[in-house]
Amino acid sequence: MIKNYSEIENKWKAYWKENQIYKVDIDQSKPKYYVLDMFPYPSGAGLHVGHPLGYIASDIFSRHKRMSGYNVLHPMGFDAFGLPAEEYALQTGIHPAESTKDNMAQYKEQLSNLGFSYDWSRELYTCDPKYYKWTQWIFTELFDHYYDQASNKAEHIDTLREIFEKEGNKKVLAACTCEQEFSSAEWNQFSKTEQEDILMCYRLAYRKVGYVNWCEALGTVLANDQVKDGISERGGHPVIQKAMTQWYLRITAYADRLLDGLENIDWSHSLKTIQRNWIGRSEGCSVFFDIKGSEDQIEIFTTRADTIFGATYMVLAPEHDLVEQITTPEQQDAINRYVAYVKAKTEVERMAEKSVTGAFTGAYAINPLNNKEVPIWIGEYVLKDYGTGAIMAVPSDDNRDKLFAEKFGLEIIDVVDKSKYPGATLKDKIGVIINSDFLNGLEVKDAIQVAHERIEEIGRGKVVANFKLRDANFSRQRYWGEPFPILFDEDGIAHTLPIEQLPVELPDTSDFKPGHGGQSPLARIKDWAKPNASESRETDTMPAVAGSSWYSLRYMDPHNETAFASQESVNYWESVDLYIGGSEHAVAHLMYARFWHKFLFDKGLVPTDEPFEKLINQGMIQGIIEHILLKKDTDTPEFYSADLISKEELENFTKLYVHIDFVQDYESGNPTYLDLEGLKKYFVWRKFEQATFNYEAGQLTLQSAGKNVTVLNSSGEPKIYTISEVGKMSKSRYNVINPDAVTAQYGTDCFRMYEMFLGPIEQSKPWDIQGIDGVSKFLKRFIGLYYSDEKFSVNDEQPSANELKVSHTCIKKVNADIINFSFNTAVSSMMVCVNELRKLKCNKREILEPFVRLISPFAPFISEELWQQLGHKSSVHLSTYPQHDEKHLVEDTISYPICINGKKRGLETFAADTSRDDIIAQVKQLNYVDKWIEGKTIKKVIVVPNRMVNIVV
RNA sequence: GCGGGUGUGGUGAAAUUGGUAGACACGCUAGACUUAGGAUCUAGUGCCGUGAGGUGUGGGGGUUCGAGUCCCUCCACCCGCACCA
Repeated sequence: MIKNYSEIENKWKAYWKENQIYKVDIDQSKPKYYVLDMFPYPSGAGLHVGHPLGYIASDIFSRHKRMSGYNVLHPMGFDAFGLPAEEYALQTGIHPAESTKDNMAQYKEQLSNLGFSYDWSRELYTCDPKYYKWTQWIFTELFDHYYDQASNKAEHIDTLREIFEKEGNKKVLAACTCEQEFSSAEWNQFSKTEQEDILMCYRLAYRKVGYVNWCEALGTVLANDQVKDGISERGGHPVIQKAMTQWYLRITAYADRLLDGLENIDWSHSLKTIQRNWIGRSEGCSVFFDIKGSEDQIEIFTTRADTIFGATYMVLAPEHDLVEQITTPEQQDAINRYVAYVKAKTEVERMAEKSVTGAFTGAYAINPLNNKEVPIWIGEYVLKDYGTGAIMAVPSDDNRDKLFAEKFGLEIIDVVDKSKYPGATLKDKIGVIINSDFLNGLEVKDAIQVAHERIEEIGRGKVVANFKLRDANFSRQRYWGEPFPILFDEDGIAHTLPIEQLPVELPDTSDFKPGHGGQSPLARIKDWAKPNASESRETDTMPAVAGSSWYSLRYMDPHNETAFASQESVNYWESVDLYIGGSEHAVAHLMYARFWHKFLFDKGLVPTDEPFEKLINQGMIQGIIEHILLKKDTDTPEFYSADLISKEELENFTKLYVHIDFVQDYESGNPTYLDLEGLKKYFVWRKFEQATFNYEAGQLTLQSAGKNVTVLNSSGEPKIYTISEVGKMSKSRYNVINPDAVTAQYGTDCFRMYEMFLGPIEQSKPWDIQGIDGVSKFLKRFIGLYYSDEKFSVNDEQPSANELKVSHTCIKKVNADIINFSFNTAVSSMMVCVNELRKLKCNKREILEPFVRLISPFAPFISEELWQQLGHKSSVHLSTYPQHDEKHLVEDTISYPICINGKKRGLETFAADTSRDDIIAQVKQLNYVDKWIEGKTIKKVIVVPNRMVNIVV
């Protein structure tokens, strides 16, 4: 019998490695299939039981495909650049390269213990200079291209340079941030710096001034979630919105294609919706308003051009360029004060701001349709980055405008009559237009159309689509990331390095602290940052999303030194057929990867327009998060047992994490608690060292060096109930369950099958070890089929029809379930099969040999062992997957539920070839049927072939 | 607020096109074998009812011979976005 799982696991792991059975190469004779897992960030905590869920599913799928005749690419690697390693380095002084390397080794060890069929010869990691050479190269290509909206693809920047020289930019249709219009003559007169500045506004990778959360005291830029109430979370220092020159990627150029592309890929509904929302396309119209007594115009974007006659004032974002120019001297003070107030807030705070704020510039705009003068205000509810950063305010038909107008006493003109639509709110785009000249009497939908036409006709604007998607900041003032392949010359003009000079390697240092004035640690490494007298390097680094934006392509040809991947490999593997990963990457990674892929497609470097054909989001395996309650605002710490505290009182307490290992009754479903032992562990863990307890009923007093701690509970026993919730498993929540312990006890195959058995792959569920016994028993029984009296015993007798039916039913179901990613039901059906074969005492080779192949994607170790014992020399994983034969599934008899008026009243078996009329006749004879139809007449009898019989009375 | 998703036993969950609701497991109950059981095996297990029977897929309504599945409506929970003009 197979008893010692780790023994066979080690044996076969070594065998697979030695014989390279999962190594894959281009093979034109077979159809290709590419299965990819989202590669992990190798954190110091190692894998927990949640990580492998998706990996197991993709492994089963890969193995199934491989055994079904496909050439399967199934690689693994590491997303190795990133902040945690750098934070760790700041705390410990251990170089990120070192800790990352150790963590990767640990991950790799754990992954191979789980029996995954990765081709490890293709392993990659993003912090490898051989890898990021090509990340940098793609960046240089983005830098060298602009997006031509006429050809609808990326074109080389030199093409644009030529156009500018010949005809200026008047006819150029391109994605840009350039507001200047110039002729060829003007272009040719521009200085080199001026020309380069203009080109920068067209490049797909470009530099511009952006606003960031800047904390002077910490000397760094902070992410939004690191800032609370205008001060830094760490240290409590003031944070301001600071303009800094940063690299950006012009993802907005691809907004339309990123949106349209969603139509043709097989992703979940919710993921597509998230991406659609993120791109946020809205159809509308840009309109130019003149400014009284000024040459300038205000460009606004609106989706409600129909309400333009109700526009009684304008609002600019406080950062809008025109604010300074149009503010009248009398209003200067008010505006200055308001702008300062806004600048002190973070973006998040501004979004959270509920009260209405604003200031009057003193200037007036002129409505292009009725020449009416309207005041120009500024207000934080208008966002600088959305649309044009300016709006026409229609207080009668927009809630925010209405609140603003009411607060500042501005005019309100009704323009939409909603009386025809009772219950309609301002949000609903319905009603009949009034007080609006030529638009009067039109329905909103038609009025928008007519207004658009008129505005275009008089040349005061045009119909445009606007996007929520923004060009995201691509600069990080951090050490552990890809250096930019950029040198600045004496004039400050950015130049990319040619491919021969790539990679620009990350210089070594032991000083990872953020620099001053918003500079990265690299700026301190002088001889690197300033390689010669006339040139200096870009010292920011790229964000983590850089390396993951194209890694799926590198796996196709991971060791290529002359290209990111050979054209032969790219044309063979094309793109990822199945991608499995968490939905937390719904926007950042998946949006950027699509963007880069489309860019490479434009360049003719990849044959497909989308990188990931089918994508499945595996659910999260959640943990139980335990908290202990600490009363707020007390001199000495007071802990309370959770059962003492009502929901309303909870806000007076701080919830502190308790390590899951200290808690009792976790897993039983009963309320969880800390016993005296657990409490002691907790206090030692939290550094209340050498605590001594005094316990009296209901109250524990704890004394340790200089500290008095009181613990209150409700019962007579020293039991402190904790608060439990289900949530993400993570090191920082102290609730991580390591798979190593589970596999050691039950075996890897059992762990794999149990994770699949838990439920549908896309669903999140809490980890619960309770049920694993069921799978463990099943595997033992399965193995038991091959043994009698502890000896391997399989015979060559002909199987019975019944045995074949059981076997082929299972084969059919498992094949279908794998294709549908329904792994939980596949496991169930194998359980059913084992139960049946046990009843039949079947140990026939013709049944059991296909079963080994059938189960092999799920249980790669046990199946390999049995396969060998069945006398095979080659690996079961190189054999073919069983296919069912319909002829074994034919039923001689069919059981029909007999229903009267839809209620099941009995079950009858008929020969499979019984005619409909015969069935009806026989059913009418049944005793119990009489009973149910007594006194009633049969209206009709419905016979659904192979399904059921229903008598209608 | 907007968009998306999910609601089925004590628990995780099954259920082709509308066709036997609760497969498969966990847990629980009883029994067998045992020095023992956190091993193994057998039987039972949605709920109410001794029973016949009734009832049952978040609530209400509808279509249908027949609804977990389709339609309307309400509720709860989860996720995403949220001054998006």
